[in-house]
Amino acid sequence: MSSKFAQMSTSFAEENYLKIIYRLSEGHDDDISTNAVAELTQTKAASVTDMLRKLAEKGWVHYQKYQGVRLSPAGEKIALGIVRKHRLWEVFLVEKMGFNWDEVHEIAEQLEHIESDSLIEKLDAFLEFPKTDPHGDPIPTKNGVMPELGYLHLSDIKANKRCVLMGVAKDSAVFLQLLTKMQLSLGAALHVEEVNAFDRSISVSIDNAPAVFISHEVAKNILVKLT
Amino acid sequence: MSSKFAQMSTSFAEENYLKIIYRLSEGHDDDISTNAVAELTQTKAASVTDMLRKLAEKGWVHYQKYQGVRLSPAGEKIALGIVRKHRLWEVFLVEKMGFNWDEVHEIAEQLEHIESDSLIEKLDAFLEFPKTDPHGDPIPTKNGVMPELGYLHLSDIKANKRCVLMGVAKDSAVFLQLLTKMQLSLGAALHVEEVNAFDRSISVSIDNAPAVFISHEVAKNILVKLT
DNA sequence: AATATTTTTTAGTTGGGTCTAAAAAAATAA
DNA sequence: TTATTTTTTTAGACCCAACTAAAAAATATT
Ligand SMILES: [Mn+2]
Ligand SMILES: [Mn+2]
Ligand SMILES: [Mn+2]
Ligand SMILES: [Mn+2]
Repeated sequence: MSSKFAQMSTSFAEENYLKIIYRLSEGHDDDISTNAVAELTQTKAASVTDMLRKLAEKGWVHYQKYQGVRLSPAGEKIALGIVRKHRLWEVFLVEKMGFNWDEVHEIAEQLEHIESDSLIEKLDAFLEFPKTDPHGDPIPTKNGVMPELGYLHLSDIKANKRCVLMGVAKDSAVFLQLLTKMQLSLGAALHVEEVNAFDRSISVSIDNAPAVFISHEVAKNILVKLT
Repeated sequence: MSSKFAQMSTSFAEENYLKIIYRLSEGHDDDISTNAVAELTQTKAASVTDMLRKLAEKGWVHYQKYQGVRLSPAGEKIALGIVRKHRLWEVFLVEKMGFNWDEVHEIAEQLEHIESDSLIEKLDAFLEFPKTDPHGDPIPTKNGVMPELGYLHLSDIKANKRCVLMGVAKDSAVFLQLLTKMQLSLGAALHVEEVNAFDRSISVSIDNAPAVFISHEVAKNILVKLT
């Protein structure tokens, strides 16, 4: 005898799909294509189609064949829970375990699936209720609200403006390692001295040191707040 | 092209089987029966047979049909790694997250499968290299050595002897909660005043309080060190 | 030693999650 | 508007880890 209120449980695969659909939906409200999901899940389009039908069955996404997919409120809640866990664990790994910011993503991909509400509450308290993760990304609240931080891309900052590095828009290890090598870390005081029209690179002074060149590709993925 | 030295990876299911075969093998060297494994894995004997064939295939157990199973050196190494992770995470949950000793086992069952050598090394250091978990069980070293603690069962202690509670031989929540209710926690100073022949219960003074009765069933699962 | 019981294995299914190849639909180009 | 290309879905398969039912082997009982 099945109850309407039975706690529906989620597999790792389902959680990963929901999380990825959430990521692809951020900042707009178009439906997400099967191929886009396939790319991020590292699977094939045919596999995605199967999974989308299953997720729709469970009420976590709205999906009609050939029309793309978007999260239902229930699905978004699950996705935000996973993102919350992922980011809290990343804070733990950096703050308590001494990892560098480029080393934590893969481990958090595993830890985000640990199922225990009380654990995640205690972890949050242990970390003193962080607002952002080691990459500057906001941590959803336990009620499923994603704080809006409203940062700007460094590539959009005009010459002669000053700002602070607040986050990154990409967490691949190679990118983060490059930033570290360039002395670019969270909280760095940036002064955009020039924008070079030729290649859209910018000359930036970091913490008042002599200016260095930052490529457009890099600047695009750096998030800042004007000061 | 496959290499002889390829890192063979383990699924959750395989890790659980190896851990359980390890547990069933402790303290003797008879082979383990299919049914014994089925009981602890909460599966059916037919499923166990399938898995044992697979584990033997991978070289982690010695298995011949109808003859039972035992771990190979490689399998024991994997099992000890899982036990090490399980116990270190339990220490973390109690010492850092503030859980009670009866609340951590289920969560550790999940955390023990997180795969990251560097994480477990850092966790070990963060916890200041604990020798035992919250239930008094020894933590295997990173080289795969299980320390022998040589504790005695409280049920084997003679009248008028004094001892200290060092561990428990069972980590079910109800049992641990009962111990807590009886003021029996790790480190408690015990004085066995009488052994009651009728039901093998014992009269024990805990931390110098007036003696209470402890059933044989409970005493059997309490590990102590004579003082 | 013959029979009955228990344990273990085999045979055949199932469900979850993936794949490839082929078909169908949608989007783009001619 | 028709043809071509791209995207998506379907069909059929595979692997993993579980299951049930039936057969076989081992063990216990008479
Ligand atoms: Mn991450
Ligand atoms: Mn992050
Ligand atoms: Mn445990
Ligand atoms: Mn334990």
